[in-house]
Amino acid sequence: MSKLRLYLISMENPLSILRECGIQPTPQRIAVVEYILNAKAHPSADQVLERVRQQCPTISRATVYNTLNLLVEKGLLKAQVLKEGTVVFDSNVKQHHHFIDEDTGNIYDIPWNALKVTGEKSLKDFQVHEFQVILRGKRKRK
Amino acid sequence: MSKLRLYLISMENPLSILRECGIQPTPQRIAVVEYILNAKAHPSADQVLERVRQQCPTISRATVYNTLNLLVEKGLLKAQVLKEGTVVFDSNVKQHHHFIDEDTGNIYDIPWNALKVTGEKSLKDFQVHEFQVILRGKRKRK
DNA sequence: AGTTTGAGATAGACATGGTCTAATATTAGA
DNA sequence: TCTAATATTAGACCATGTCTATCTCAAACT
Repeated sequence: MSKLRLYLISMENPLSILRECGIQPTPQRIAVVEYILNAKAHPSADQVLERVRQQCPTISRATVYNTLNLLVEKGLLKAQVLKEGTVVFDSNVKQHHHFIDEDTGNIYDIPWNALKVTGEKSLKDFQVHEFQVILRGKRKRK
Repeated sequence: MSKLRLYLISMENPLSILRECGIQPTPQRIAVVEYILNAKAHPSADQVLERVRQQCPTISRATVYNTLNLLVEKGLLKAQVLKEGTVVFDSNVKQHHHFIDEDTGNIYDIPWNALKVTGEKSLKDFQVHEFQVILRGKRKRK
């Protein structure tokens, strides 16, 4: 009970999230966090701007970029280079892979355990810090 | 003997390569092919422009972009989304993986057989056409 | 040879993603 | 309340990449 309540307060509230990371919670930052942490897609900065402007019409490009980069620094988001021409932001910061639909450009998360990669430790010339598999193809209609 | 000679004529000569692909071999296109197929790095279009201009000073951006895209269409190059902000071109069109040095941004090819990936066939929602592993870390000094 | 034609090359306009800066607004704290 | 620090803003700026109108040139035709 009190555990659930603590969780709700400390984790799901954009305001609390910002405070826990030591970021001053301004209305603009709260709006960005609110949107990005619930986004199912992998939005670009300009897509975030567009959406957040619906609720916070005066927010500037610079603020959105600043906020997103701050969230990446603090580890709440991960910037991914998956699309031509733009970085996308991923609120899933656990290890996982990505599938890119060749037709739509949509990006889907693939759970870490769905694939197994071996051999990366035997790369003598390289010290690997992280890796992921990027898959491309078509999504089957369900 | 004659096999080697045939190879030299038909494969290594930029002029012959272009002809074999059905691309009109102009001096500009030859210069681009000459540079890109011997490049060890993974240059961006603008890096190609910069280098090719040393030999062919009047070549325009549009021509370089057109030529590179043409070579990708014909399968002589592969465009890779590995860096923020720009596509890079890879003259290695066989299957392989990539390692990205976090300090320098340099990209290194990892042979296909150095890593093994399993499980991609069991992704029920996705029809996988291709995949690769992207690794990041530091290159060990040799 | 002179002309036509069409592919290719060119410069520069345009669009977009992203950073930087200078001015303004807000906040926290004494 | 006053001040200093921090955040926001608009817009300048830069880079990557595409598009378009014009120009060049070589081959084909008379």
